[in-house]
Amino acid sequence: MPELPEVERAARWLRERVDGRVLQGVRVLHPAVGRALPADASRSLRGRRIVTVEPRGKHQLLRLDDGRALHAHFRMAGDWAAGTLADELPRHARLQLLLYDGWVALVDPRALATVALREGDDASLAELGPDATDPTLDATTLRARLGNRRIAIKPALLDQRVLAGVGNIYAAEGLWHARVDPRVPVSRLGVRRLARVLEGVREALAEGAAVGRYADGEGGEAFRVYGREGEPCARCGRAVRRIVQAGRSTYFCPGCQRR
DNA sequence: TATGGCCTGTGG
DNA sequence: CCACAGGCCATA
Repeated sequence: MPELPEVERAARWLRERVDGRVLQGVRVLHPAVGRALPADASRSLRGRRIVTVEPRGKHQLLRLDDGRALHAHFRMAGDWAAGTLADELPRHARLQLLLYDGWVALVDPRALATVALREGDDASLAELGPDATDPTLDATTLRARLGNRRIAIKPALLDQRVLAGVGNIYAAEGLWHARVDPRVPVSRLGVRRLARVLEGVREALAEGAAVGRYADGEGGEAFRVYGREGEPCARCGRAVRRIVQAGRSTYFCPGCQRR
């Protein structure tokens, strides 16, 4: 469940449960997580208090009272779950944070999520662009960050160094709102159209935040183009197309999204 | 830019 | 069986 609105929601959820609590232990439950968080690192976490949980793009930082931070990234399918000490762990729990009266687990069926221990403000997030929702980010800034590259706008929106938090769904949905063809090279987009792109992406993000779990159940109904290949566009009726860009599916309406 | 790898699950 | 999955990295 991981693009900006989902990560922000997850971080809030986690913060409510762990702020000010002391880690009684950390268990690595899958070798893929263990590579980034070796045994001595997880051992060193025992007794540390979690001060806060901060989202940044699709990343989450669990700040500790000794200045270090647990850095979590959900990748494709991660999420948090919580339970009491009597509760069984969920099927795909990959990491367990033990509290004195319960636990929080990183659940991730695909085991692509990562957790690493950071020494304070190391350089791990330095390359990230501003969060897509950051009010100081405007079309002029975005124009400058994109530069005159040949890359198409849709894969460019996925570049976390340009702006942070936009993933495959919100990029497609945002471009639909903006009526911009995902294949347009960024060099051909001026400040005016980029303002629409930014607005469209933010509209999609806001919708996702309002729905909660965008792609699940009811949430999936909210999509305009994502996953709707062959269905009529809600705006102009033309069949939604699916293409592949940079190895990822892109959905768009060839009728009302302009080059 | 395209491809493959990381992992596992689901749906056609 | 195969294609695909809300991410990201390494490679040529």
